Formats: sequence, structure tokens, C-alpha cells
Amino acid sequence: MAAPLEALAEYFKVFSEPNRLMVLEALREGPLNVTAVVQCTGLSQALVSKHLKLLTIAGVVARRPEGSLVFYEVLDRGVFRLLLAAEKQLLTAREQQLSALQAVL
Amino acid sequence: MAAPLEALAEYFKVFSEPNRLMVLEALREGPLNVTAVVQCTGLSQALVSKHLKLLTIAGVVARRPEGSLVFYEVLDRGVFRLLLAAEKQLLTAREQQLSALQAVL
DNA sequence: CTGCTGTATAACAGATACGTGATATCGCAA
DNA sequence: TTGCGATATCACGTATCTGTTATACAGCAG
Repeated sequence: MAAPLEALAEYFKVFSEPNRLMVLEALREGPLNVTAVVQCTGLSQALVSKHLKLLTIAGVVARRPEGSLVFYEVLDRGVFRLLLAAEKQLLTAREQQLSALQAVL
Repeated sequence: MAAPLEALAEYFKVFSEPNRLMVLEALREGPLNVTAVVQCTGLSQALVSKHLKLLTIAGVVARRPEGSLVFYEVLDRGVFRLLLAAEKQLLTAREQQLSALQAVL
């Protein structure tokens, strides 16, 4: 039933780099080719290519060559729900850090 | 509205190590002191201490000294929902990798 | 105080990940 | 074929992370 913790950890690692999240955000509104993502994010082409490859291997995005361009697309928009859930949980954590701090002061 | 991607990435990083997830799982059923977590997980005492410190800094668990023992407790059980959501999303990603593979074969 | 248990930290080695610059490859046009 | 734009990969330096060993520190018993 439970995926091994190693697999889960690896999946979390996919979203644990800011630039990779930036690439994902660029793809939020629809498929883009590499150059478009580069312009969207301001990252170097080589770096974008690497992150896109990782996201592809992780099964988060799909690679679709079209002529001389290569388009990438988010496969399941559920990842954005996951990002949102994490962000919400992050805020909760920050809140509780604060109240823990107040309990001390 | 949106937390900076850096903060979000850092939060994901918290859950991106198998041993840290193992420590979290050990705390699922309630507060434990360090030695109990060590026994639960089979990890070394120093390592458990490190991971617990990280989880504390991240605001995921709380540290509560009790006599000569130190108990750690998950602050918001919502993290377990997050873990579950991620696991589900991971399975979805695997599925779509498979169907993409079938589309090629 | 001394000693003991539990916990935290320091220092280190090894592994892993990131970003860059250069280069290779692909697809197409002429 | 050559040339060109788009994408991928290689090689490298650097930084970050992990786990271990050893040590330090805290709290309590005697």
C-alpha cells in the first residue's frame, strides 16, 4: 500500500529546487518549447534543458517534439494542487513556529 | 499571495530524504523521545538528532524536554496528509509514464 | 562531587546536486 | 551538401547534504 519511503523522498526532491519550480510555473498555463521556458524564467538554456529532463524522468511533464522545437507539458495538473497543499502546510508550519516562540516569551 | 519559490523548495527539501521520512513516520502515532526514535528507525543516535533538529527548524515537529529526556512531536498532522497527497501524485506520475511508454510501443 | 544516561554538536569523508561554458546533435532550409 | 536555429549533453568546479565517529553537554542518582 505504502510506496517505499525512498521513492516518496525522491519525488519530493523533484520539487525541492527553486529553479525547477520556476520551470514548472512557466508550464502552468500550457505547453511551451524550451526556448520559451528559457525566456520565461531567465535561466540558461542548458539549465532549463536539464531541469526539463528531470521533470520528464519524474513523470511530471511530457516531452513532445514538434518539428525542430520540443514542447513540454505538465502531464497531470494535480501537481499544482500538490504545490498548493505544500505551500499551505508551509504557512501552517510558520504559524506554529511563531506560537511556539510566543509560548516561550 | 504566493510564498517565494525558494521557501517552497526548501520546504519540499525537508521531505526529500528517506531517513527523515522514516523519523517522521516514527512520530506518526505520538510523541517519542530521541532514543525511542532511534530504536524505531534503526538509525544512529547522531543522525536521528540531526534530522529531528532539521524537522524542528522547519516547524514540522516540536521539541519538548521532559526531565533528562527530550520528546518530539508532530506539530500539525496535516503533514501526513501532504505526504499522502504526494504519494498519490507519485502514483499518478508513474501511471502516466507507463501510458506514455505504451503510446510509443 | 562523581558517574551514568540521554541528547546535541563538531569535524571529517564521501556522495550528490547545481550551474556554467563548450560542444554535440537534431531538424529543416537553401 | 552546407548552414542555422533549437535542444541536448559533456566536463568541470563548486557547493550542499548525508552519515559516522568522537566528543561535549545536560539532567539526575548516588
